[in-house]
Amino acid sequence: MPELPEVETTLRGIAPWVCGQRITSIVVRQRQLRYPVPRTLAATLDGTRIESVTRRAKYLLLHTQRGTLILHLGMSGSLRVLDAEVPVQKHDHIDIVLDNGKCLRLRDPRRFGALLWTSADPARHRLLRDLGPEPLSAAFSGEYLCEHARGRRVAVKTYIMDSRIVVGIGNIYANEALFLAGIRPQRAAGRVSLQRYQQLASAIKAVLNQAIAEGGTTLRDFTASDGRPGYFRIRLNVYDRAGEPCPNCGEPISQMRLGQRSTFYCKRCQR
DNA sequence: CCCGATTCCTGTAGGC
DNA sequence: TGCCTACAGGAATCGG
Repeated sequence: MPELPEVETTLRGIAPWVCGQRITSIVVRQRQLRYPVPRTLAATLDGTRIESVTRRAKYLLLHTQRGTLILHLGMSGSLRVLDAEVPVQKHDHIDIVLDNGKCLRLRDPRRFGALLWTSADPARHRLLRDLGPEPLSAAFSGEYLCEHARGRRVAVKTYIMDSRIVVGIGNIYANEALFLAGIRPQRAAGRVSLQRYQQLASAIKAVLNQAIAEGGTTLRDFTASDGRPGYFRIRLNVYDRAGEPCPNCGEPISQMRLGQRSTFYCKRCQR
């Protein structure tokens, strides 16, 4: 499931192949994703050049002369650069065919992904306008987290997974960052000290940066079939390790549900 | 505003 | 071996 580091890796992988290319055609085999793919896409984009590719939260933005394609990988989506004639497989829903003979192919078995279009400023789009800061930006800090948490009783794990507070932190990295910061996931967000929020912000930046760095090691092979996500390469301390010994103290890792999400933590190391 | 629950979807794993 | 159920997850949306 692509989290922010996987999306960043995808961005770096596709950018050299698509920037400056013109779109020859768009093939939509499955229109029903998280939102219906607009029917007008092919007509709007035919012949348009892709100027640049950027990322906001887990959205990839393909900026063209006429507007911006907004693409989300959901939880099972992958985007690869292939020769246009490579046969499609199951769940290959969309091809964006380029005039260099390549195509951007979206595969998404669970169809939680999205492909939308805006001719206006993408930052003002409904899906993007209320997003919080990027976790790797200077605007994201322990002070920021502490400030916005005042009076809030929601669990701190749910709080940091709220994209209005900070973007790009999915379940895996939320669990890992809270472990590194020594904070119990179910603690009320408003009852975490500034000092611990500073540790948490550092931990979030550290796990994301590490995963991006590991993801970068797969970039050379990106046009092949396996862009292996970064988190398969980093050592996960607690996620999906219920009952296994805590890497710090040996206590068995606990599992609980928080906001309908599996939550893993060490009862001794996280308070 | 705040918060918890529900919803979309399909592949996989576990129980019997 | 196969059927059935539960679960995984991002994030919008709904109801209290």
